Parts: sequence; C-alpha cells; structure tokens
Amino acid sequence: MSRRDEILDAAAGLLVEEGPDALSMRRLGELLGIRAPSLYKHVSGKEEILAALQERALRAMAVELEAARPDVRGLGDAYRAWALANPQQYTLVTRHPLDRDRLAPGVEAAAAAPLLAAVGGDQARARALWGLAHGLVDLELAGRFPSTADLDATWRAAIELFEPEPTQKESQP
Amino acid sequence: MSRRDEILDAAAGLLVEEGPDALSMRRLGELLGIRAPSLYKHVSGKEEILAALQERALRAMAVELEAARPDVRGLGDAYRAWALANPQQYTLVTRHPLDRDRLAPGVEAAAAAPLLAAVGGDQARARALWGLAHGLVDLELAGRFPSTADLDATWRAAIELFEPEPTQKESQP
DNA sequence: CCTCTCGGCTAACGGTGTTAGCTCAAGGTT
DNA sequence: AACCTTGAGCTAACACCGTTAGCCGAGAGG
Repeated sequence: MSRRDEILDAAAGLLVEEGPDALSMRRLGELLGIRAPSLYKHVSGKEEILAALQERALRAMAVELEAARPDVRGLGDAYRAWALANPQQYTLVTRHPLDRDRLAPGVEAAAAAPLLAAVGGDQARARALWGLAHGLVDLELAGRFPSTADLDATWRAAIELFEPEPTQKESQP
Repeated sequence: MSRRDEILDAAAGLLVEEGPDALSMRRLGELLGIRAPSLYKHVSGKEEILAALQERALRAMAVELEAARPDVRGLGDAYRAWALANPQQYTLVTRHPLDRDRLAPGVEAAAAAPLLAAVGGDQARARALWGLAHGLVDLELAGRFPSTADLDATWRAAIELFEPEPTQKESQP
C-alpha cells in the first residue's frame, strides 16, 4: 500500500469518525505521525484528498445500488440506506464541488445506471427519481424534517409516485 | 435602521455579490469602514449573521411560494425559479445548519404551507414534493447534471408524477 | 565512494473567527 | 457646570486553517 493510500485511508477514517471539520492537514499528519507539510510530498493538496474520497464513496455507493433489487422501490431503499449509513461520505459526494477532470471516467455513469434502468431508460424520469431520492436524503441528513415526521411513510409515498400500488379496495374486481 | 441591520444588509450583499467565501468578518468590516472585532458590538458572531440571513431568505422564499399558482406545477416552477434566481441564499438556507432556537417561530411552517396545500394536505406527499423540488434544485445548482441534460423536461416529468397529464392519444374519446 | 532522490523537518505567510482590554465621545444625572 | 456611564470604535493577540520554501539525513545506484 502506497503512502498516498495510507493518507487517504487515514483521511477517510478522520472524516467518518470526527466529521469534515476534523479533517485538516495538521490533524491528518498527526494521525500519521507526520507534520502537515510532509503530506504534500504525496498529495497535491487537500482538494486532491477530498476528490479521492469522493470517488471512493461514489464507487462504494454504485456497488450498493447495483446489488439492489432493480426496481424503483429497491433502489430507493438502497439509496437511502447507504446515505444514512454513510452520512459523511454522502455529504462529501453531493455537497463538495465535483471535479470531473480528477474523477476517473465512468464512475459517475456507473452510479447513475441502476436508476436509469429502473425507470425503463427514460432520462427525464431517471433524473426526477434521482432528485427525489437525493432531496429526501439531503433534507433528512440536514435535520430539516421535524423529528415527529414519519419518513418511512414519506418514502413510501415518494416511491408510489413511480410505482402506483393499487389499493385493495379499488383494485379491478 | 439599526447598525445591526446595516451589518446584515452588507453581509447579504457580500454573499450574493461575491459568494459565501467572501463573507468573512474582516471583509464585512471593511465594507462598513470598520474593523472586524467591532462587529461583535452588534452581533454575537458570524453564526448569528448567517442565521439572520437564513431567516431573511426563508421569508423571501415563502412570499414567492405564497404568490405562486397553488398547484403542484405552479409551486414547482416558483420553487425552482426562486432558487435559480437566488442561488447563494438557497444554498445558505438548505446547506447551512438550521438553528431553530434562533429562528422566529412560524417561519419554517409558512414556507412549507403552500406545498402542503398543493397536495391536499397529505403530509407524506407534501414532503415527497419538497424532497423532489429540493433535490432537483440542489443537484442543478451543484452542477451535477450533465450540461446536455434537458432540465425543463426533467421538471415536467417530475411534476407529472403528482399531476398526471392525459396524453392526447390516450385521452378519453 | 560518490551522488541523487525520497521523505521527512522547521519557519513562515496570509487567511479565518474570536477575545481582551483600551479609548474616546456623547448623553444623562446630580 | 461637573461627573459618570455607556456605546462603539480601536489594537493586539490567540488558535486555528491550507500552503510554500528551503533544509537535511538516510538509503539506493552507479
């Protein structure tokens, strides 16, 4: 494992363990038994570290989405579950500016593919689904919903927008 | 106008004009012909400034939503339009931690009310609508969609999830 | 044996939010 | 009129932040 990878691992640990504010070059160096400026022998700067972490997280999320049941409900659940289980990573992926030049090609598309497939290839609907899932997750992680809100019910209502569930009463006789 | 309000106005200007990074206590003081520490005679700290700007923006957005046509389409359009016209404010409102103790009571509910009314009072659907609108706006502002993406079409598809438009072909003969 | 490169180091710069403590003018009180 | 209080500015400083410049020693290769 290269020193660079050690740095990225330590950075990832710091991020999930103590949050984004704790992820400073000095703290990171300290964690590795090194002074902050020495990090620059292996990494161009903090931006590169964050970009690498972003890519890692995006890949991990894509793996999870590919493993999910390939319909809207399965994907929605997987999307939400991953975000809630990895809030720091999700926030980094979606709130930090995405430098596509640094990102390996295909990574973004790989994460989006399952969503696109689940809505039958309709780009507009796929983006709506993405927006819906991201919006709900982002608001939930940001604590924007009142603590009394039933978010499971919210997600059920959201998924039903895409896959209407015939109610028992009104189903065809 | 109190000195505090002058400070908040200057802060708002700095935010929309030069972005969140430019909104530092020293820059803000400079803009007012004052040294940064003097700001603390009128304001408890940067957090209070941001909270006040957040509340202002939330109120402005609520006004816009109340003025919109009170259906899903009208609200969706108004939501998106306001966010795109005031990206810095929208980002501040949604990405900065919301301190409800500092927020005047009712402000949050006032912004949410039109959405709730548009879906007939169904809380779960209202939150889904909010999530959808916020998600699409957040992703658009963050530049997450490819530049080739037709976001108008995406919004049309999104709104249609709530208000299905009978197509010409399949409409009742 | 010499040299060169790698990976550490210290010192420093300019930036951030914030605190402590001083000063001075304005206004109200006695 | 003299005094006192308060408000609103100031400087100096602290502890952080990301980053750069330049030095140094160990180890590898010729």
